[in-house]
Amino acid sequence: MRLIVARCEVTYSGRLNAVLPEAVRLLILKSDGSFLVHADTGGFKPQNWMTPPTVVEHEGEPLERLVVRKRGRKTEDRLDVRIVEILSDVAHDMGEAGAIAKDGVERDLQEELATRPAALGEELRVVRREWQTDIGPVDLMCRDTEDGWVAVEIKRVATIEAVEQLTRYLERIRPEPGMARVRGVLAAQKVVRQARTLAEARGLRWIEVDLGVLRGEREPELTLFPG
Amino acid sequence: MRLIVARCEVTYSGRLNAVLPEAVRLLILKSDGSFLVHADTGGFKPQNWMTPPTVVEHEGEPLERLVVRKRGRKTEDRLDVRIVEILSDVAHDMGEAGAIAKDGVERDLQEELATRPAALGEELRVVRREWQTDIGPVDLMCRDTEDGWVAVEIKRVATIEAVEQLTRYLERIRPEPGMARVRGVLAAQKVVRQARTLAEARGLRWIEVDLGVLRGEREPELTLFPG
DNA sequence: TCGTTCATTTCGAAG
DNA sequence: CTTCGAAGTGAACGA
Repeated sequence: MRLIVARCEVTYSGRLNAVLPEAVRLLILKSDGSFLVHADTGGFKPQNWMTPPTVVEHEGEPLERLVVRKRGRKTEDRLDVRIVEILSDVAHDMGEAGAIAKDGVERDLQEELATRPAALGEELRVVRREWQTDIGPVDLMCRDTEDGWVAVEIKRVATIEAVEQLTRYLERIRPEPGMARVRGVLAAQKVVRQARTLAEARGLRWIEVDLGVLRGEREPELTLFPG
Repeated sequence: MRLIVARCEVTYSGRLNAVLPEAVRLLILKSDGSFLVHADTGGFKPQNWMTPPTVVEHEGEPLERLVVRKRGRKTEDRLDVRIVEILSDVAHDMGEAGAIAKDGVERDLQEELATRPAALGEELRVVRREWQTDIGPVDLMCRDTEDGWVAVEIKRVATIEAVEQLTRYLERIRPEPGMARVRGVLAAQKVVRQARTLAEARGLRWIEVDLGVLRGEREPELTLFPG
């Protein structure tokens, strides 16, 4: 990884055009071909960047210009860095970084709900996870106590799009034999207001579930009036 | 901006839990409170990060541990960096970075189309941009040569979701007085195939427009057979 | 390659 | 403050 701190002007042309006026910035050249331009503010996002695969051209000694191009694209994507002054230029051999281990993404929620469908707010039996339709898989397909079918769409955050997605699935499932009355349930750690409204308007039930509570790591919020 | 290259292990807990095993990584501490953990591979995205506002704790001399916490949140967000070996630790005063100037985003396309609605493939008059409905604004509301209403949804890339969005708008507009026969047009720099199919199935017209051509920067592709 | 879906999405604007 | 939609979204996964 090469780290350059330099006063520079950066021009991007590709999917859009953008210009960064002359200022001091951090330029990161990763060994996988990634190129990032970071300012001292602006948070998470680089001001400019290019994802691999790229081709990098260096001009001048000391460095006066960097051109980063996207490889293997029809429309040219190009970053042009005009370097006015180099304040630092160091390279580090970093070896391999271990793979990140994540827990708490949508799939984890789906797994928990598959084993504890009662958390969905009614008594359900899980028939299948990833029930295939011709437009994609329904997260959980269940049956209720009266053997009625229930399709469950799971999200970490459910927006109006999640309602649309569930609606599309139901449209596809209902014509199947015996499926005409399949119900839809939207389950998420958070269901935003518009999604609630649209879901209710379409006769879909929504429910918020908490992964921590689900796992018993935290107690559900109980309002007890002892005595 | 402080740049630390160090062998370290990083633990995140918050919206999910994640662990990065011990490896050499770049740690970036921005003056706005941003904290980024980058590996030498993995492209655009940091392996771990925290956006402002944050509180950073330093432990040890030399540095042995960094704890970054999210400020002003109910649920705690926390990044814990256990530092095994520091390979480099430098700070740079970078001053202000100029604001980025972008051109070519959806809004630019909307502006061009508002002034040249003929590019939408039929003769239209623009009545309003950002025509308000109770579920959000229609990008362009127009009338055709027979005074019929036409709602235009504009995207840079139109997917199936853009068709759904336009459909929702039309559902809301049609009950309005005199609006029963409003037509829908989907305009984008690229309309993906499934969006085309769904649009056609729903009686919506779609059209691809090129911002460059629209501005006359490029000539449209003409196939001429002179003589 | 294209298309879909998820993301600790982030980011920005508007109510 | 929340809410909502765009993003050069990026990245993974499947057809």
